[in-house]
Amino acid sequence: MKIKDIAKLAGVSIATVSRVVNDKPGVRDEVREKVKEVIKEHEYKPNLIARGLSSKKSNIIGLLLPKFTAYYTEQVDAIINYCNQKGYRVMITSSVGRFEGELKNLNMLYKSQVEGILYFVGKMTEEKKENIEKINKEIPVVLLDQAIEELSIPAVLPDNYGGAVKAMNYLVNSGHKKIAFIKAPYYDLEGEKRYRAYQDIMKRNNFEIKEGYVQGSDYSIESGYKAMENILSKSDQMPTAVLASNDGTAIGAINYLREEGIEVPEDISVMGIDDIEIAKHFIPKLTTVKQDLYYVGDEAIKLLFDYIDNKDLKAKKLIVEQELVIRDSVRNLNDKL
Amino acid sequence: MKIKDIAKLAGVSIATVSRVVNDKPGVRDEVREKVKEVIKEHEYKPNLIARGLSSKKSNIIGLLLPKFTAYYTEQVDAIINYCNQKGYRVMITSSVGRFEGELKNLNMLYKSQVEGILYFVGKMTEEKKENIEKINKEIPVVLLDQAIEELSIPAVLPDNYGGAVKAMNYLVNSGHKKIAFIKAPYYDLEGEKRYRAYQDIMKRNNFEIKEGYVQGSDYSIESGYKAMENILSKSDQMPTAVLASNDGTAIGAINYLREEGIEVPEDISVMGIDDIEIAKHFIPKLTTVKQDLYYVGDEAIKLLFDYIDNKDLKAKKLIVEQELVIRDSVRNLNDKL
DNA sequence: GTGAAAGCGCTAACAT
DNA sequence: ATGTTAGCGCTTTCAC
Repeated sequence: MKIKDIAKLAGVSIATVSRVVNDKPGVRDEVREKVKEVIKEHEYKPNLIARGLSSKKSNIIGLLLPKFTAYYTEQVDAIINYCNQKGYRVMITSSVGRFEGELKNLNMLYKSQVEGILYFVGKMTEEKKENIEKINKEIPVVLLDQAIEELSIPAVLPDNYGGAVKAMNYLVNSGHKKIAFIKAPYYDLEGEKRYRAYQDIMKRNNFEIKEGYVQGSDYSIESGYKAMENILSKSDQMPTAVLASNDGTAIGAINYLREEGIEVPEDISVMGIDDIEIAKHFIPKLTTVKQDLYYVGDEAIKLLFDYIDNKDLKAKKLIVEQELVIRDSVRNLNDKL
Repeated sequence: MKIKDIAKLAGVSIATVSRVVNDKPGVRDEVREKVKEVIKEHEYKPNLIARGLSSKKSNIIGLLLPKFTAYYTEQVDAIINYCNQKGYRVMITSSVGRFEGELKNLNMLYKSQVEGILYFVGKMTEEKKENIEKINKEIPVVLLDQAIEELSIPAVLPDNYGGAVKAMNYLVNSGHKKIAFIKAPYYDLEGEKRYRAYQDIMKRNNFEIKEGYVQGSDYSIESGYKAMENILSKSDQMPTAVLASNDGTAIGAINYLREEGIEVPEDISVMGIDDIEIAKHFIPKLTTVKQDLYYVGDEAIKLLFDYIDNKDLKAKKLIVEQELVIRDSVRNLNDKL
C-alpha cells in the first residue's frame, strides 16, 4: 500500500492524501474523513524513507557510545523515551572502544542524515576532538561525559568537581584527616576534576596527601580492589577513609578490606560516587554521591533539540548537580564507636 | 556534495560514480581510481536515505524493548556490534512498559522499512501475540525472552528450565532438602519454567514443598527482600536453602537474612540465577547459574539475518544453555562446618 | 565500459 | 479546496 493506491481508492489526488496523513489544512472535513477511512481500512503506513528523502528531514537522532555498558542504560533510556514520544527515531551505535570504529559510526550517522547526534565521549583524544568539531559544522552535536573546553559545542555534564567536594566535605566533617583517593583513568577528563576536588579539599584543610594515598583505577570493580591493596601496601600510615572515583571501585575496595579482615566502616571508611543501583543494597550500604543519570540523559536530548531548532544558539554547557547520599560505609570519627 | 557533483567533477556519469561507490564491476581501473580520488578529496558521503528508497533496502535492523534496563545491555551490545560491523544500522525503541507505546513503536519500525526486528517481549499478552504474528508476515521477527509456543516465529531463549534444574540439583547434592523458592512475576512465561523445574526436582526427590516456601517477586532487589521475609514468617519450618529466580532477588533475600542476624550460607544458603556483574563481588560471592547474555544477543541477531536471507526458513527456536557458577553463598551440608 | 533515463514513495510549490 | 508536477539523491535497467 502506497500513497498512490490510497489516492486511487479514495478517489482523490496523492497531494490530498499527503495532506490528511500529515494533518495539514486545506482538505474538506468530508474528504478528510473519507481518506482516513480508506487509510484505516487498508492499514496504510507511510514509507518514512521516502518521506525523509522528499522532505529532507529524517526525524532520526543518532546516538554514539563507546562500549555499551550498564552505566549508560538510564541515560539512553531517557533519550529513547523522549525521542519516541516526540515521534523521532533513534539510531544507536557503539564502537567497542576502538577509535576507527567510532569514526566509522560517526560517518554512518552522518550518511543516515540524522538530525542531531548525542555523543558519549568516553575517552577523549586529539583526533576525536577534530572529528567532533568537523561533524558539528554539519550536524548539531551534544556531548555527554566530557566537554571540549576550547570548542563551542554544547555538552551536559555531571558536576564532578562539585560532587567530589561534597563527598570530601562529608568525610572531613565526619572527622577524617587521613583520606586516600582512588583515581579515575587518566583519559577521563571529568575524573580529573574529582581528583582536583580531592586535592583542593585536602589542601584547604591542611591535610597531608601521604605517599601511596592516591592510586589509579579503570573504574572496574577489580581495579578498585587492586587500588585498595596498593593504598595499604604503599602507605606507611593507614588512611581512615578512602574516596573512590566511582561506586564500582568503592565496592572493589571494600571487598579487599574485608578479605584482609579490615572492617568497613569501623576500621576504614569507604565512599563512592555515582549511586548505582546496587549501592543501596551492598553491605555495608554505600555512602556515595548521587548522579541522576536519567535526568542527565533527559537534559541532553532536550538540549539537542534546542540546538537543532536553533543552530546559532550559544553552545551551552549544562552542569548537573550531584547530591550526597549518606548510608553506612562511612564512620563518624566524632562519635564514640 | 551529492553523486551528481562528483560525476561532474570526475567527468563521468552518475551511474559510474554509483558503481565505484558500491564496488561494482564495469568500470575501467583508471576511471575507478580517478573517481575514488574525487570522492576522497571532496569527502563525498552517499545519502543512505536516498539509497534506501532507490534500492528498496534500508540496511536497518529494528530493536524493540520494553523498558530499557541493565538486563538488556549485554544483549543489545552484542546486537549493535554485530550490525555495525556488517554495515547495518540499528534503530532502537523502548516502550516504558505501556502497551500502546509498544504498538506505536512497532509501527514506527515498520514505517522505517527496517529489514528485520528483534523483539524483546518482556510481558506477553494475547494482544501482543496478535501484533507480533501480523508484523511477522511483513518483516522477519526474532523473539527474545519469551517465545510464542503456538506460533512459528524464531526465538532465542535462555534454557530457564535446564538452568533451574542445574541449580536445584546442586542444592540437592549439597545436602539440602528444605528448599524454598522465590518466584518470577506471573506474566513471565520463562520464569514459570524455573518454577516448574523447582517443583519437578522437589518432587523427584520426594521433598515436601512446605507452606510458605514459595513466594513471589517482581525481580527487583526489594521484592527479593520482601519474599525472604515472607518465607521466614509464613513457614513453620525454616528452609536450609532458597533458590531465587534471579540474582537481584537473591541479593535482596541475603540482605534480609543478614539484617535478621541469619548468616549466609552458614544458617541458610541462597542461590541466584543470571550471574549479573555484581554477583561475583557481592558478599558472600553469589552461587548462581550463568546465562551468557552477550551470546544470547549474538545468536539472536545471527538468527535474524538468516531469517532475512531466507524467509522460508523453518522458524527455529534456539535454546541457550546455562551453566552452574559455584561460589560462596551455598553451604554443603555434607561437610562439617 | 559507460551513460541516459526511469523510477523508488513521498512532499511541496504551483496551478486551477 | 484540490490536483499536477517537479524534485529529493540514489540504483538500476537498457542502450550504445
